[in-house]
Amino acid sequence: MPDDATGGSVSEPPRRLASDPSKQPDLLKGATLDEVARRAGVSRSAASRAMNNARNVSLSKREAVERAAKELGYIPNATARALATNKVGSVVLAFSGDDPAFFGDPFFSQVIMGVATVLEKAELDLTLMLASSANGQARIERLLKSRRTDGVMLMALRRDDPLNRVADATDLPIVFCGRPLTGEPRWYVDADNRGGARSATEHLLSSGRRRIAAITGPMDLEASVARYQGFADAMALAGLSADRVEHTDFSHEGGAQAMTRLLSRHPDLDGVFVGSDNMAAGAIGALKAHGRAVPADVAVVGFDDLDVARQTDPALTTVSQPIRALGHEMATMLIRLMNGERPSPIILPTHLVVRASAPSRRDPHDVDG
Amino acid sequence: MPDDATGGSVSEPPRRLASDPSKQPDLLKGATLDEVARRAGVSRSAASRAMNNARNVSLSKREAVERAAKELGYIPNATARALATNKVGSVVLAFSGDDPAFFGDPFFSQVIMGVATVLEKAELDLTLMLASSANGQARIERLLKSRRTDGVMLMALRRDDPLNRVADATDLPIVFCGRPLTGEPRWYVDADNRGGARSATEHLLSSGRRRIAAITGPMDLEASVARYQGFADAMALAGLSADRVEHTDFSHEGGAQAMTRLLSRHPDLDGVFVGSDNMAAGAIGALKAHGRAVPADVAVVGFDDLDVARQTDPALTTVSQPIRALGHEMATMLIRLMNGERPSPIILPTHLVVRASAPSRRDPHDVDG
DNA sequence: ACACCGTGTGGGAGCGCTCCCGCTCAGAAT
DNA sequence: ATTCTGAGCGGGAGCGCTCCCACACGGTGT
Repeated sequence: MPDDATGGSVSEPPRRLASDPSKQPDLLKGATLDEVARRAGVSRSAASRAMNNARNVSLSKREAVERAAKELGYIPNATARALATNKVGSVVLAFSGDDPAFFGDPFFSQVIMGVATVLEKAELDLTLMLASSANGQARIERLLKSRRTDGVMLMALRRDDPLNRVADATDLPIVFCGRPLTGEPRWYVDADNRGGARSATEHLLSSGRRRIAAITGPMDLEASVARYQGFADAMALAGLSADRVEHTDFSHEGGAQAMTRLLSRHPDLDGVFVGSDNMAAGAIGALKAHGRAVPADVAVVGFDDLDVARQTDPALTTVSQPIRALGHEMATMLIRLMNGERPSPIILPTHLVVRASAPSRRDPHDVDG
Repeated sequence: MPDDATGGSVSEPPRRLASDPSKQPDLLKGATLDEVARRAGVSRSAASRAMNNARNVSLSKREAVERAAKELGYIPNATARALATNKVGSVVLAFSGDDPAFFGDPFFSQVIMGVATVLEKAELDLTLMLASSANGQARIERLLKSRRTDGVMLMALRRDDPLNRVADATDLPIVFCGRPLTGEPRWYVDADNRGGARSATEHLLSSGRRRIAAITGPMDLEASVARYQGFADAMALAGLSADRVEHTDFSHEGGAQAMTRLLSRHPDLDGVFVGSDNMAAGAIGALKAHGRAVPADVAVVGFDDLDVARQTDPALTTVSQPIRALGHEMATMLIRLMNGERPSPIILPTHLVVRASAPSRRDPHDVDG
């Protein structure tokens, strides 16, 4: 056995993962702060201060450290820093929903993009957690207790989702996207679902429709309930009843089926407010299949203003909600919370986008029912 | 000052974040392994072994530790463990693309879900990184060097994406989703785009179409090129030319515009192979707008088999690719790599799904061109 | 001359864990 | 009895960083 320079002395305790410090540091592996300090001829403390541009570092040392760091390609070890500071530099975005297809909705991509934009600026990582309700609560509570994250954004929208209660089990900041039906959380961002639905319905009313029905999403989602309430608000104000309602999931097929049911129960309806664009697209298909012209016979208004709203035939009048802004505000709020601020909940405005499926007034060349 | 057993001697240096160990541990804050060990009456080493169910722990101690851990609600601190083991327990899924809307494609949600399923079982966290090409490379290289992750899945599909080169800058495992056009990476998973496109085109041919055009996605994407090649393969085999081609982005609108251009240049075409369902939906819209019946006048085949394929009118014949499996295989491969195995690249099969937009033979009651 | 700052500086403890190592002490082999 | 095992156990170093603290030193105030 060659007794080489790496230190073969019997008394010397072997280093566990020792890479020989006398060799040039492996650029792939990354240098340590110690190596930077040594190369710059300063103490580790001084190097640390220089890297975190704290004050109390002389210009000469600061420059020496910066040069050494650059030469070695030094990037601080995030884990070690996290252990020392008790901040890991990443936050979790948790989705809940037993239906995995739920996540496929472009709505989520948009939210994620809004979130990601903000986090990138704050140098925070985004950990994604797709949790079914079943094991979701345990999983996320483990995550929080393992101190693997600095904060949580929750999209746990369903009424009885156990995720709604993780806030009680931790001191970490949590912000909700949308209010759960079970009590209002301390911090959340939401869209003005009720107001948007109301103005959509008012639009239908102002264009002369009177026999208006609604198709809602699942009623254990706050958003679905709020949108229905907005619909009911407007109908009540017009002295009309809001009881032509069908509930379904948020899918295209669900919308089509609900529309079919509505048609058979209320063949005379002349307008329908649908709780999402996806369902509205399905509803339009069903209307056509049953020989109804849109908007001549039945006007349709959706909700969300996703791409699909521009692709239906006729294009969909819909309530636009600022989905990316939702993600943006959620991340911003979380960061505020992490900084010890106490921001107020945010409700983002929605607005109606008028397209062909429900024009402002009945088109002259439309057939009048 | 009570001189209690915890040691209040004046000379003793104060602990930095010391929470008084004589108090009952804060359940929200989480106990440490030391506390568990003390409560179980064993050494920290033994507690560690018990928690990681290593051998060399007597049953009695193991049970004592487990009880203590349960009573204290002990969850290991992930950061400390990561520092000690040099494994952080999370992997990155990085998307690149200057066009942020790109990410909105349901394709990505599906991939993410496939990935998430596998990672959950392996107790790995998923860090999402949306990187524009501009700063993406620097960002991801920082991420890798900061040892914040154990491996990377890259969806850097465009030809000159600098992300294609991060593999050279690290020793961490990297797997690609789809092959970049610039050379084949060491590890990747991909769908059989070329074969799928070929069988789609052959389907068109076998139903009697001869004047077949193609609409492709951006040609700096390997998938677009491969799909065009598959189209060209089939056409060549049939002795036909494959030069009726339009390129566009993957959007609905792009598909519609490309179809319109095709129609004006080749008014006599009777079939079109489209490189994505989204574009195909747009193309169908454009065909109808120009008075062509689908499939009577022009048959349309798409690629992807997303939800939209079932929602067009007529429903879209398309090449189904196993998108979730793509994510599944990608994550599985990464885990293998992390375990020191050297898996082979994977190319997943695609298959044709025949629907109304391109039936197997010209329908009897269709008008024959 | 003295005390009194404030800025720079390095030493060193500590974050919570893992894992190496050497010790002890049954029980099996001699 | 004596040696040999090996399972069980605790001590303690170490992962790479931050940050507290004590101290040195030049400059200002009495």
